[in-house]
Amino acid sequence: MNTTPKRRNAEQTKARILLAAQKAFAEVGYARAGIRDIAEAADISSPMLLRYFGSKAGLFEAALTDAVSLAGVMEGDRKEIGKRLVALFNDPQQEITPPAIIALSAGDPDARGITARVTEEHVIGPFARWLGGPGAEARATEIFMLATSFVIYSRQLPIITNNPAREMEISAWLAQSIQAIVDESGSA
Amino acid sequence: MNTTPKRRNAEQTKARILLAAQKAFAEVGYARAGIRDIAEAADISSPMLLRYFGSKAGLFEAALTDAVSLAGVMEGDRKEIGKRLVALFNDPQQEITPPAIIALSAGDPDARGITARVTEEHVIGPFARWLGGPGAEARATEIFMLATSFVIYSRQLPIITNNPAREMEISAWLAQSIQAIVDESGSA
DNA sequence: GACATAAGTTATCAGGTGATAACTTATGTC
DNA sequence: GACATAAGTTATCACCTGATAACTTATGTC
Repeated sequence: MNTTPKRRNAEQTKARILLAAQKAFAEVGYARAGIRDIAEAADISSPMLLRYFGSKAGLFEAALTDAVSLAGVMEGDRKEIGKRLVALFNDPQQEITPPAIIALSAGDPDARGITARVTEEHVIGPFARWLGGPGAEARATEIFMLATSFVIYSRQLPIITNNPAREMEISAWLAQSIQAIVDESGSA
Repeated sequence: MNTTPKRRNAEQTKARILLAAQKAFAEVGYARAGIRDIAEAADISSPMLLRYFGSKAGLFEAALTDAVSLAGVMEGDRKEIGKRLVALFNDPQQEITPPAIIALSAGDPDARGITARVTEEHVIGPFARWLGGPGAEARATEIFMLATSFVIYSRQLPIITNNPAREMEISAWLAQSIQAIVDESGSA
């Protein structure tokens, strides 16, 4: 049993916890993501996790805040942002997209308020400012409504997953719908 | 303590349980809706509830199946179905709309499969047949994606709730978007 | 009116939950 | 090299979860 003892590094540990938490919340939702399971996935004990983040709700807020970055998607050709957003949300390698966590935590009474606040501050707010023009906030909300439900239907409910043709069709529709909302900046 | 004993009526009891279950699932999601709480709301003991529905998953399936009726919404003027759907989903008195339960249970591993099956069979399938034309299933899915996300944002996240003007704006957009999907039957 | 049946109850089980207290040990500093 | 501190652990608490066993009692039928 003389295994070399574990290296101690608080920053790395916190990062591992956040990553494990994001995966868990995005896969099984807030209520079903257990603190012990997350801790185990991060190779740490659950009391340690709680010392870093205070409570399960605290961990969720930290994980969500860390995950909701729209990282560079608002840079580049404005005419192509619909496609960029869909690509971001539908990247099979990146399972922890903002809409995924929003979708799976919006239902939980404990997580709702946190999700609402973080989403407004870090996603809808910035995106609305980027959009600009009249009704920017409402239009930003519409876009993330679409994206969130897309995640529910394409990732959680096998309705689409079972039918790749349907998924393609709906992805295209989504990108086009988002683009239309972005482009309508002149009117209303 | 000589209160008149409780009338025994299995059918009425089952109906009360279903109603209480629908409310609970729609309000706090599958995971957080406790069998005891539902039983109490239905004025019955939890073992009785389990005898009628077998398990929590069984209860969920029954409650969902009973709730997802599109009751008459597919009758009437085809040009107004967008408004009828939004009215159905946004009726403050009817809190147990299909999208509400879908939205709040899609995240849970235990509820996912049930939600997918029941939704496909009782909502998307029939609606797609009503829609008709090419890509009917994909278009029906798009419509319920829209409706589901609307519920998440308008009922669960205070982003919209706190801002009635924004809610009006988004309701109108939703009705119009649904109508557009319905009307495109000729093309593609 | 006895009786079988179904509707209902209470008591309880085994396991999982978030959280806390108390303890150990690695690590950088003087 | 002693030592304070922070990083980590194990053991445990109080509570809630779905589910089951065993018991009671209302109700319709012959």
